[in-house]
Amino acid sequence: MAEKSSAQKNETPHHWLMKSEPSVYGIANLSRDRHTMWEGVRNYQARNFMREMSVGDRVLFYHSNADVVGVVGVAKVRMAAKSDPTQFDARSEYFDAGAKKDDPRWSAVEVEFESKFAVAVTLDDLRGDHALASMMILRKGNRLSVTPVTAGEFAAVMKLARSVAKK
DNA sequence: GCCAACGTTGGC
DNA sequence: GCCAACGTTGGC
Repeated sequence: MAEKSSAQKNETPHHWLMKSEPSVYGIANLSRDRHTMWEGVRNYQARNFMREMSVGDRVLFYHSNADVVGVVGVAKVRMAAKSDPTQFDARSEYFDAGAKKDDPRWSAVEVEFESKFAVAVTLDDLRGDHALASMMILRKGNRLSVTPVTAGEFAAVMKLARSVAKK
């Protein structure tokens, strides 16, 4: 019998944060497409986090290199990590000549749109919340595009989203 | 556009 | 295995 995934083992779902540049693929794109393959991650730590994702895990969608930098909505993991096809596509900017078909180097998950915040939770908002003091994205020098978020951090960001919407 | 803080590469 | 050089990320 195949090994059960963590979701099937009834573990508490995990939470994540994924960065994207809105000029490349933003929350508006995901809202329109409804779901997308998260291709092109070429960092081993970020890849390993994606491999830990289970279907149903919720994801904070973060805009980097943007006019408004911060969390702009929520996505959900629709399909667990599988081989990222772009690593074998010579025409793709993500092509990796060193990747082997029988042992893919890079993975991708599929995410689906859940919601777009009425008002973005900005980086300043995040920094101003003590509940987020140890959030990975706020650590100096952190550049990972995929990071785990604790359940408490996730809830704190959702609370911030409600409070900034009321201002 | 600047630049600090990374991660990766490759010579040794 | 070390580490300088290089490329990239991402806030500002």
